[in-house]
Amino acid sequence: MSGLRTKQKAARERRILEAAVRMFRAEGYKSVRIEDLAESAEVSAGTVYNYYRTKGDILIAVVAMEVEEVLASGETIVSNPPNGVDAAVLKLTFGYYDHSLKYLSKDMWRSAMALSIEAPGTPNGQRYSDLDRRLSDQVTSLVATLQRRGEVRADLSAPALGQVIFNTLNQEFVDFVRNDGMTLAQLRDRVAQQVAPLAKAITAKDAS
Amino acid sequence: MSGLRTKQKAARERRILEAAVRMFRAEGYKSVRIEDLAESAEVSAGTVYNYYRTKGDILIAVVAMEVEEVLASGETIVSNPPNGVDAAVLKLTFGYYDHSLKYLSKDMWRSAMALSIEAPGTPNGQRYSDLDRRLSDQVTSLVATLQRRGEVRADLSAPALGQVIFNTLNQEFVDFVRNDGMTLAQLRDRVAQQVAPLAKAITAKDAS
DNA sequence: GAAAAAAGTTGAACTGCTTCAAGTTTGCAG
DNA sequence: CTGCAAACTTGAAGCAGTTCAACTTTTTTC
Repeated sequence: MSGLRTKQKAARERRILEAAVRMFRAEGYKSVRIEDLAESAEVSAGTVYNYYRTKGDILIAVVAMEVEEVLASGETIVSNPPNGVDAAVLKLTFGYYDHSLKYLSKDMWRSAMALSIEAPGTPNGQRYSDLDRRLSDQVTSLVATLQRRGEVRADLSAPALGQVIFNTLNQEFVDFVRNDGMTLAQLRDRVAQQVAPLAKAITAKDAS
Repeated sequence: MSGLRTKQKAARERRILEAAVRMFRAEGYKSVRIEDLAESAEVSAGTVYNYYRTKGDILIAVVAMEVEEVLASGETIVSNPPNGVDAAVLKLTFGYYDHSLKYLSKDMWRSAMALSIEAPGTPNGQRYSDLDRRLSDQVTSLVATLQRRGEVRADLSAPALGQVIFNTLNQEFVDFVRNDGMTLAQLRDRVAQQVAPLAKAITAKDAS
């Protein structure tokens, strides 16, 4: 079986991805030319396309890294949420938000989102949508847990509520990355304001 | 003052926009090359750029046409909404949805949305965002009206609820245009399912 | 260890959006 | 009606993502 070849391949892929994260963050996704990226990773432009189908693929690979980590840390919250609908939802949400800029800049998020909307059928777009759906499922899972605990009214559909809450978190995150001047603190505030009435309205009366 | 020149200018602009709507719908936004568009409008490629700053500009012009009409017809609903939170919200929402494919195809919506996310600072992106905000304000306005009527709980913030509801409508519309197989009827069903628990939760107890 | 096969790399060529210097048409003054 | 100025049109050139036929490197075979 192969030795040198496999090692070189892995090294090249790593160098390309590392160069991408560094350059995308520093100069913006759009501004980085494949040729610059290739030069920085010490390969040729053509070689980049042997590892990633398109420029967008490289970006989506970074997004996937980010979201996988977010999902993992969210799992610990869902499995043991704090008391109170409002507190539980916000803990999960703020966990998402605080992690969201670890690898990606707002600019990179914008490009990734645009990509996923523009071409939903491509592997790129689909991969992004899958991550989105898993986040949505996690929120729904939290609502279901709270409902089982008796904190959320039993006469309301948990999947529907989960979807509504996720839509709000997601839409506000989109607004956040769309607006370069907006801080994480402002995002948290806005979402807290929107979640408050929602939590109040869906909390079971007799939550002792 | 000018006569021939002004007339020719107007005629060219109209021809370009008409060709754009026709070709974008028929062949997809991405597939239409500026040169094809120009040929169809009987001008040169360069001339197109004298009337629209970018290819995206042409698309946003069509979106604006669509949304302006939607807003106008929404106004009549907000000024005199039917009884019941659920019914009122759905009437406004379905009005939006049913109109949404008059000039634009799903493909065109996708490209327009991608544009507005990718470059929020450009005139294009900003124009789209403004239309979005006006739609959101209209929903909020509806909630406020229902609250004044005593149909929505007085202890909940109308702007926050309006925003939450709009986020849901909007997000579901994004999913709709992302998925070529999804019908308007399915979109309506999904939204109805999500609005139902929300409406139930925020409806005032003593709505007689 | 040499030669053939397999795998991977390369950069030049292609595409489509956009810009711009040169050319053309229209409006207007005398 | 002639000539000048302003406005507009044009298509060729520039740019960046992507493809591909020719070349190089690694692995396998004998």
